[in-house]
Amino acid sequence: MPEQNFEAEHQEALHNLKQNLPNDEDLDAMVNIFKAFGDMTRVKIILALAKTPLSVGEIADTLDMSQSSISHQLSILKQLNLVSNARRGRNIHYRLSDQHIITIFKQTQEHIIEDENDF
Amino acid sequence: MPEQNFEAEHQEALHNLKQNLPNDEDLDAMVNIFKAFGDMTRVKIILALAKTPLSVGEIADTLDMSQSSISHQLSILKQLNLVSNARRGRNIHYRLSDQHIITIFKQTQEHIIEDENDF
DNA sequence: TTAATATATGAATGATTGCTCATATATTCA
DNA sequence: TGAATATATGAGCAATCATTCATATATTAA
Repeated sequence: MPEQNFEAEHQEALHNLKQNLPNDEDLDAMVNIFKAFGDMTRVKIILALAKTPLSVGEIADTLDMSQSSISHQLSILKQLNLVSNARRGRNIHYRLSDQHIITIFKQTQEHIIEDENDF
Repeated sequence: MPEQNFEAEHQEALHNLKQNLPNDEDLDAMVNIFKAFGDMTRVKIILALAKTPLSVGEIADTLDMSQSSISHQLSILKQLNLVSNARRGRNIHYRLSDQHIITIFKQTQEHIIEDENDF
């Protein structure tokens, strides 16, 4: 068996890479979800909804932000199917669409914690 | 036991929320990582590095993008400790800093897949 | 040392984005 | 029905950001 064919293997991997990378359409969904998570306001909304469903006004009050701003952000989260809503009397209650979201958040938090331990 | 104290419980949860939400400083690290993942170019770089360590030029070639653009994005990823680098001769090789990154990606992909099944 | 190669970096620019303000829509209550 | 309340939405604006271009830095090879 030949040793040290690292370079050959690397070239092989490199060559395959260009073909095998997911295309833009496939990646777009993932990138958009990460974009949604890449904003402090939306993260806070998600963390709040992780505890309990909330109306728009309750979220605005909790985060100390304008109703309009929260409503705009909720519409972004809704479009990505990260939250769902339902009218309850005068209010519209929002909730997380599924539990995966929390898992992703926790996973990321772990990454950050382990990272801090490097120092 | 009293039934239907949902409303009271909700009010309780709501009241606690405002105190218990993580503050901006604590959330910033997580938001910044998600921001990093919220860009097609950076996602592609990460997916490529998940297969094999690569030099800047190899990444640029694989993604069909300018050396400068890749270099700029790598510096962002490096600042967040998502990638690390080491010189090897003329080249500088980049690699993923840790495996958590891949886990986060996979988790997100699962979320997307399950989401699609809703239709 | 000099030329060639690989990478980094600063400035400029166009595109995206989050918020505000004003206003529209929808529901409840009197 | 009309007033009050809750939410949504469009336009405008300032801030952020990804890319390009030009150039600086660093390493190797001659």
